[in-house]
Amino acid sequence: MYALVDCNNFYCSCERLFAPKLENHPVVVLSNNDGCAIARSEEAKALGIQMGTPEYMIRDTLQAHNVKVFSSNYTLYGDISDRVMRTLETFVSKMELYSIDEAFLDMNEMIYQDLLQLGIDIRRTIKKNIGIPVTVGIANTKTLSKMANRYAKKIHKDVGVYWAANKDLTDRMLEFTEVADIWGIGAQYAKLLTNNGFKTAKDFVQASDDWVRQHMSVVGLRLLHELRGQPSIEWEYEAPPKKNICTSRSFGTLITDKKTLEQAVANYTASCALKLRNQKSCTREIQVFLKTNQFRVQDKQYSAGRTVKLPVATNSTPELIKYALKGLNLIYRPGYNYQKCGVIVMDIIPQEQIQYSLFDNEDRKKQKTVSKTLDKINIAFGKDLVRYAKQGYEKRYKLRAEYLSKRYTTNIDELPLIKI
DNA sequence: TCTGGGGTCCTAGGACCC
DNA sequence: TCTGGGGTCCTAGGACCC
Repeated sequence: MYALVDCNNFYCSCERLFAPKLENHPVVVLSNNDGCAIARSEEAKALGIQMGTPEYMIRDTLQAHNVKVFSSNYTLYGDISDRVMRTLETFVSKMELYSIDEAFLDMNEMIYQDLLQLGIDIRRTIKKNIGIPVTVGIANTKTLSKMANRYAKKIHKDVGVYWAANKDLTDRMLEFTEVADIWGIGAQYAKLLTNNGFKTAKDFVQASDDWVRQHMSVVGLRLLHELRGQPSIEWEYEAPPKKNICTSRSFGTLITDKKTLEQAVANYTASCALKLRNQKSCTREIQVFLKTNQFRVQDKQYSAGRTVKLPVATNSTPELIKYALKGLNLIYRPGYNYQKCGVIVMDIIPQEQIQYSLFDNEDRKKQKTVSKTLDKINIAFGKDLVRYAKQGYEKRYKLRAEYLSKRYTTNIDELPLIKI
């Protein structure tokens, strides 16, 4: 048996922790640049605000119902997430962090317990210790526990836990769940399935292996077996190192000049390099891309990317910046209104597996010492106190974030104040 | 008219997730 | 005026090898 624990409307719940007045009041959290709604409280969902809708399209609704709007505050959400995960860890010996607000728990060692009661305990503890409401779904496979979680949210809201303990309880949720709402079925497969007469998950489990294999590849087949109660998706108790790392942003305003783009690319590269060092990896390839805003029909459109191969795998910030700017130089064209750019490192290898080159001019030992020292300083004094010249200090491509809450739990200057 | 057989690696594109 | 950011896996087809 496996449990999926999911934080309810996570970003909204994090904001409410420090604004308890907003309990029962509609809350929306916006994406970077205050672009789209990416989290909605139940009250906001009830107003018809859809996931991913641009803010300007719902502005009237937001104002009319006095919805409390926040810019996304990932520093805060990341820290609250850590606290939730650390608490979950106290319940089981094996768990998998699935996303910022979800974790799979291995319940197999608890076979003699009443798992429904355990789910209720987990929910109560997280609410009491951290203040975040969670829902728990328990079933035989990852896919079924995902479904149980959704079923709990829809049908057993007050308990907030659903345990598909036997065939009857499993069938109930299979019948309730439409194919489009199965974890692993997106828009394309949902269309395929409904066109072929499969309406609910209960219909889908009757499909033949051959048909599913043929139309949905082995991924679909695994999913089918999972729904029949046969665990078929691997468990990852330890997060494997990333195979691709990307840092990209839309700009707060459109950008035309190369200098500013260089500054952005240098900063995104520094961020990728830091992520590489944190997972003890190096890259042999760096890609730079930029694009104009496709929604501005009045603008000339341009989108390009360039991959630069490195002679020796590295995770050194200045070295990577050098290659990234080389890539940018090859794709930059004057006269366009750029809306976004980004940096991706691919072909990532563990840092012990670097193949050195005979013609290498870099002093890699020195690089390593410099990186280590700078990372330490930046951890101690705030995220990017020490930067390379190309990164600049005055950020000319700043993000819009008009409704940003404070970093209550991670920054000493932003602690919440309480009047007694 | 007729043009082998078997393998690997790489890439682009499509599907999905939060 | 205004439309997010960061990932994974699988497959088909082409290049290349012997």
